[in-house]
Amino acid sequence: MNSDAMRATLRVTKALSDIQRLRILLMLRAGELCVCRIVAVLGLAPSTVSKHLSVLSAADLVDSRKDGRWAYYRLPQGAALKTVKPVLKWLEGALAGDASVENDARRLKEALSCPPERISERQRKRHMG
Amino acid sequence: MNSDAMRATLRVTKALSDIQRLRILLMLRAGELCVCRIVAVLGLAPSTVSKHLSVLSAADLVDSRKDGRWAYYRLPQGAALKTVKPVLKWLEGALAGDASVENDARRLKEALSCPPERISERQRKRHMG
DNA sequence: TTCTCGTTTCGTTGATTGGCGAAATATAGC
DNA sequence: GCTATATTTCGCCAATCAACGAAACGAGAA
Repeated sequence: MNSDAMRATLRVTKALSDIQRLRILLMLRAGELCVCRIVAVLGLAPSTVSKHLSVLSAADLVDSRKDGRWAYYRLPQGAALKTVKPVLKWLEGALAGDASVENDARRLKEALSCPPERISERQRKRHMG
Repeated sequence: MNSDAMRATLRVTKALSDIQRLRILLMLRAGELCVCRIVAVLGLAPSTVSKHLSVLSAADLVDSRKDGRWAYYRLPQGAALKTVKPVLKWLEGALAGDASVENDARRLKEALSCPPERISERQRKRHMG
């Protein structure tokens, strides 16, 4: 009872049951992103975003790699892609034209226009007002 | 922000993020079921099962109808089917061969072998020991 | 009506979860 | 070594949620 398949499935559905994690998944359609960019778009504390990414990672909904000080996350490319792809297709369909998703895409585009070294710098300034 | 599409999507993913509700959805593949049969298989309090069914219903993952004292639930047939079908397909694939799901199917078959009037009767007796 | 019974609603309780800030970790640059 | 910075881990708090039992509801049976 409560087999591995069920546990794995619930890890996925629980990972999908939070608005911030859905926003992250849809943002990652734009390609690999470092944590600081996701933080910039979501407007949450870095520790919060990091936790969300670990939940997505445990559900095999994202891949991650480290490069220097930065951690990069992206949609899975390997074996996990087979289970993730239909999920993403469904999400895209369900959220097509959603205002908050489109807003995220716009802000992500703006965040991508400057190099990662300056993202956090900007946020610190904004925080001081 | 937090548009209707996002709210509807989250209602679905939150509804799917609980093991009992997944068990219910997969049981409903066998066809329309009254609440007492679902209670018999899940082994939860009727009030708990009723709440789970209302969550699934609010997410448009099940249809319901009343007939006399009994309430029947089934997988949606109408417009909602279009969004539900890929979800169920994915669930079936992810949980193929899952022990708890197969166990539920077996117990459901047994529960279906006697008419609904006797299901609750049996449970009362079992509860007294 | 009155009783019974399937289902739902309500209120409570214990467990889980999302959020933050502080502290720890790790890496680049001096 | 030391400092600065990106990320993660940890501890805490408020909010959410699954579970139950009691009570309310609704429809057939007596």
